[in-house]
Amino acid sequence: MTKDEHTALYFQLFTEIGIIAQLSQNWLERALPEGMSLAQFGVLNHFCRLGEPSSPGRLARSFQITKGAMTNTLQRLEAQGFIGIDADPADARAKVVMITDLGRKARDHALKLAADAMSDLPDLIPAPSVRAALPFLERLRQLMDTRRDR
Amino acid sequence: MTKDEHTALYFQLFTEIGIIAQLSQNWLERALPEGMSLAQFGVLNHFCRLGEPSSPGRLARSFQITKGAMTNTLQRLEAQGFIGIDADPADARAKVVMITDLGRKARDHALKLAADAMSDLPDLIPAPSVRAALPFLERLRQLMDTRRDR
DNA sequence: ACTAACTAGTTTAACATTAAATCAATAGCC
DNA sequence: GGCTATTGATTTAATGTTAAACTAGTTAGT
Repeated sequence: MTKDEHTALYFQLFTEIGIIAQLSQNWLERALPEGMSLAQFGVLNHFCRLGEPSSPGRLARSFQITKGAMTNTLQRLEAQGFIGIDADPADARAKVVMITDLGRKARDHALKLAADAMSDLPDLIPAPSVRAALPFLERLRQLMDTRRDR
Repeated sequence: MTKDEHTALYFQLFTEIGIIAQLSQNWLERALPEGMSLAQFGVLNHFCRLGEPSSPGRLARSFQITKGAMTNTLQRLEAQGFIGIDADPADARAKVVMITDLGRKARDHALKLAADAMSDLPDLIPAPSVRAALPFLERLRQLMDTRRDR
């Protein structure tokens, strides 16, 4: 296999993935409640899945966005009462971010809306084919993540 | 399979794809020549692959962005001399966009940089596994594209 | 214990994108 | 032919993102 063929193959892979990501994100954003961005939903969902408090910096790294962008998202979430932001007792530079009960309710509601909007998918993309594709995608994601610094 | 399990499965699919898209796009953008955005490269590449002239509106639809965003990208490409924009003789509202020789050179150079940055991938993600994954991704992309209006 | 280097978070300016408004031209319909 | 609705492109205001500068606090070397 020539280098050009390799280039074309990996290009196609990332192109397909990029288009799917854009389409699915646009669509999810529309399904969410008025005023809740994908970024905000992502943070709430993160807390609901993992439970533990976190910090702005750790969250920014998790979501692969800059610290400044996370500051913005967290300020909006706090303004709506969906998260609490406290000083970190162990490190005065850091902050501790935690979801509130109201935030959990908002996330559950948003998730329900997203799930409803998604209800026709199993007819179009069989669940087994999704399960078959996931291991490759997970490996690819881990790899790209490791490779990130370069 | 319950509805919740379905939701979780499709959510995971789109989450993995979203992360991979973000990582690969960040990385590609860094590999491109200074001053060339991913959007600009996409347009140049589109012309090189398909050859034919197009219009701002058609391009916007191809790339799934708004017409306004495409106006912006095309103005920047034209300012660099990479594309030409003429009035459409058949429809006075429309414009005809075409790549220039300089644009083709810029694209070839950018593609070479991207290919170099990608050269370690085959060792990490074997080409056959990519080929095996592509049909599912293509189907998924087509499906999401069809489903878009909803 | 001092200093230098580093880290956490915020702020700022620049930029890309979106949705909506606008303008001009075309198409459809009676 | 003449009205209405639609379409192609641009412009505008608002939003979200990045990169870089900045502030404050911590860590490590000596």
